[in-house]
Amino acid sequence: MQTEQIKDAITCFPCLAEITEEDWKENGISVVTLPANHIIHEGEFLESAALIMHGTVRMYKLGENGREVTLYRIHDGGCCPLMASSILGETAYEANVCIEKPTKVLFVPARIFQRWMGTYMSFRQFIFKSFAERLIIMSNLIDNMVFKSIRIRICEYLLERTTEGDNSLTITHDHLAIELGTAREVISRTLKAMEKEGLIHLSRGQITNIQREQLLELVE
Amino acid sequence: MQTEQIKDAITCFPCLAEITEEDWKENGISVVTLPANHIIHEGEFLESAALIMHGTVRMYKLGENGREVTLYRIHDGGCCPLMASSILGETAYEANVCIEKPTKVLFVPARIFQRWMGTYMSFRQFIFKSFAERLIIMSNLIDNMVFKSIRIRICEYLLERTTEGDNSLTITHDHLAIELGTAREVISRTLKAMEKEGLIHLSRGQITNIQREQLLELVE
DNA sequence: CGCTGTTCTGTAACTTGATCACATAACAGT
DNA sequence: ACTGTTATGTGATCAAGTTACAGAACAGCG
Repeated sequence: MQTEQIKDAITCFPCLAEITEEDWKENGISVVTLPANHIIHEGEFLESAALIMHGTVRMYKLGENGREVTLYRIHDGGCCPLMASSILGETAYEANVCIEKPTKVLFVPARIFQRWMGTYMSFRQFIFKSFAERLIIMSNLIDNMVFKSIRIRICEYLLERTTEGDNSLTITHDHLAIELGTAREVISRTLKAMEKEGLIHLSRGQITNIQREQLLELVE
Repeated sequence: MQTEQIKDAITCFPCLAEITEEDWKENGISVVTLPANHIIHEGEFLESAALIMHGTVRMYKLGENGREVTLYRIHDGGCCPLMASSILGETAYEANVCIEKPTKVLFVPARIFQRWMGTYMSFRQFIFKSFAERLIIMSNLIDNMVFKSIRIRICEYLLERTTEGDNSLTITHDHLAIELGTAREVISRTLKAMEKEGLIHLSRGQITNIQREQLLELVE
């Protein structure tokens, strides 16, 4: 690792600030930029922890019929607990990973990762918070899937991805279906119905004229 | 904490073996036996981590219509990551807890828990493994709920809870529905259909004569 | 420009799962 | 035996997932 890279890594992960020069010099630590659309399949083993410096990765599950559910995403400055757990628990991680944008990743070999966890309190706490955060995200996902109608879930998604100023969204029905873990046809039907009610306007690859206030009312 | 209790705790959690006498003497560490059917509601704060020495607790989510989903259970020698995360992340944990049997719990105040995590490697690794394990369990739960039919999920549940020697199970339809996060009526209907096909035999509060081999074939 | 292959959307028919509204049935305690 | 409670069965109806297409919009190219 070069001084330049180390600085860069610390900017992305303040919790790495206290790590000594010697520790950074260890073999196997590296910064790599992965190309977009690269996929890592369920069941592969990892020998390094991955800290996402910049970019987006998506964790998802695949059904045999080809349908998908997005479990969660990791953005700048995050780490992926399911991958880390693969290291700690010595088990294959049980999800697929898709690099959605070109993503700069800091790889830390399992052995070193373990040592840092013991040595550096702020690093340890950071990793813990990541785990905790994902557990909560996943339990809320289960909650949503079990108790809420897709209509409501679509509304929530639209609200999440738009603002007062920009009430339109570039997304295909297929993509939206994958996000919510349902089928494309279900999304098409529901969106169409919502369009008829004047809640949104549809065009190829885009949802525009999203009536955020009305959606907010539906969601409560 | 008395010497007796400490010994007991170490028997349940070998990873606590290296903890020093002084550390055990800290204020606030305690062993408590909680009565069965005690419930801790979503949103409450915890100031201690709970290590389950003996018994069973169930983590679950509640829908406004009264339906439930069981996220997972913690048994002897386990710790509950969602509760621990509440400590580490200083957030309310977002699930309900039900003590299913009288349960002996070792409570360790957040502050001490944090210190032990830093000091004791085997303790730290234990906690980490617990987190990793639950993440995998939850992601598999999502996978099952999204991609598998209830019939298959019922089969899997029955297989999990029975053996070659004991092919019967004491459980109500309502209970089974809660386990799988669906409605009681759905379970009743599906079980009835399975009974007609000779896969099981139903009586009040019991499923007997479970044809494990045939169920195994269905599940693959 | 028109042709062609690809991606995206719309829809009908059907199956499965969830919800609502009850009717029985089995048991527990007095 | 009577009563309240818990557990199960079932029909009707609605929401969601599946199957099976048709057609629209776009991208690239001769």
